[in-house]
Amino acid sequence: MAVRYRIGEFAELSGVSTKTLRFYDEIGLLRPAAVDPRTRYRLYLPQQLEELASILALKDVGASLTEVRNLTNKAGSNQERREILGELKKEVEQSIQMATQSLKWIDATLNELDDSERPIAVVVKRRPAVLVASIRSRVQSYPEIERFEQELLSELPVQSMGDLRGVLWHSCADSGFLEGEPFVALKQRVPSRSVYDLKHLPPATLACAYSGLDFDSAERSYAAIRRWMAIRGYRVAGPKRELYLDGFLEIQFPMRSA
Amino acid sequence: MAVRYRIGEFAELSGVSTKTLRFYDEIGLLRPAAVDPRTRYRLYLPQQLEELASILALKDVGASLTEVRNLTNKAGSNQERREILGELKKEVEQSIQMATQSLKWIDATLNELDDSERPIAVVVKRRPAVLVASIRSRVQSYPEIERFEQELLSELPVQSMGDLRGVLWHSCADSGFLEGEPFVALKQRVPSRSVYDLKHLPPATLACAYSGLDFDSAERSYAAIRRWMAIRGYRVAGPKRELYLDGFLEIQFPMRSA
DNA sequence: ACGACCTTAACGGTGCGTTAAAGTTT
DNA sequence: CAAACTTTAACGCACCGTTAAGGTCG
Repeated sequence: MAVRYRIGEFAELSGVSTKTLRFYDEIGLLRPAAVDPRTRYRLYLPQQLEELASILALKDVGASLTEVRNLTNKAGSNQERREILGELKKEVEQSIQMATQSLKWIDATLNELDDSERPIAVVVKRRPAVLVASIRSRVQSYPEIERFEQELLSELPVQSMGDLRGVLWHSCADSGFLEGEPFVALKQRVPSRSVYDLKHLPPATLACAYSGLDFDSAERSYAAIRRWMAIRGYRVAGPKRELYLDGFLEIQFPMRSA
Repeated sequence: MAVRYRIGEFAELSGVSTKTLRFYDEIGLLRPAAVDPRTRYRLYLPQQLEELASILALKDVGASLTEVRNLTNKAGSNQERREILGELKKEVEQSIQMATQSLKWIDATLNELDDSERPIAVVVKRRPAVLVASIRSRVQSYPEIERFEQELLSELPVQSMGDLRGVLWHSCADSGFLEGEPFVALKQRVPSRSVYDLKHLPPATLACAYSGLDFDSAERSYAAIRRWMAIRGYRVAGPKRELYLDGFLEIQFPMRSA
């Protein structure tokens, strides 16, 4: 008579719980070799220990149960298996990359905590193209750009202006001169005038952080974004954006992977 | 009048879905600044964009929402934050380690697939101590151990023997000589006799694989376990165990981290 | 009045752990 | 007969996505 294990013994021999075995039965991943028709007890064969071991080994390397099913599927060819394992490999490589970056971020944040500065959060956002009116101009100092903002706002009909306002910085003090471009999003078509330009902010992926209106606060956020991008290996791709919110700024760096 | 966003606008500005915002409200992670008592519309303040950014940044580095709540908890001290981040760091480091090992395993398995050998699964099991009767003996060749198995089985009362049978290998051919120890688990106390020893298999963590009864098959499984342990940085800790199953073997290497 | 917004409620997915109530084996 | 097994059913966790059915805003 063939050896058969009931679920409890099979569970002990294999090292998984009975609940897991019932679950694997339910989802068709590991069906018991037989079921007693009267008691409905599940009966497993010794050979199924090996089958289960294959499943567990795959699960341990990060495969989902669905992937495991496809990999242990007897009908599958080795070619298919190679493809699935290739996918899995990519996933695992990605997760290592992301975890490595997380580690760097955590270490950096721990350092910031030691300095008793509150850490500055950086998040990624995607933004679609936006129609704006703007005035581009070279200035000597940051506050000086305000004059052009006033000019822009006064030239535009109030009801056509959207909520989105800010400044594009094409270059900063580091590069020897300062070039800013105040802009306002438009809800409606407006007459073209020589005093302002009509253009689209291009769609972009942005690294964003918030700051107060003062120079020091903004500088800290700029630095935080730069560090964040350096850790991830991103590079700046276009003019930085400063959005006016209610008493503070959202600073956005357009970026692409280096 | 203060600026307030309804959930949709706040969602767009922050880059998360309205559903996520409702969920964060529900679990108390990010409560809207106000709720219109008549319409029950949620109303957010611009400053909450920064709060949400802090949450997202933590989530991105792998923190659970519960951890995020503890970290962004205003009452929390920096000391507490350091501790939580420290925990998180450990988790991330661990996940990198495991993922790195998974990668090696996947690469190795891809190679085995190329050789058109079916890969051998290795799984980890914990085993408690087991009372056994055994006969230890030096032999010239593997099949020779069978004689001692027969002797052991014939000396023991049938009803006291458990299902667990096998051989402990204290050394293998590589080391110049071969020393095996057939054993049988005991369900009941048995008389002590000079022909066999009574002892406990010690509790152990085991790296396990299955093989056929033939020498070649067993060798391949031995090799697979050794490779598996080498990748993970484990070392053999005690005699290897071969368990007799129904027409095949479960090979077990006691192990400890190196 | 129409569409685009908002609300709550409820189910889905992953991989099981954890009772609970009831039948089976030793 | 009691202890130790088995069965199905159903809820719980984490983190939302996805309808569905119905009020609200411009």
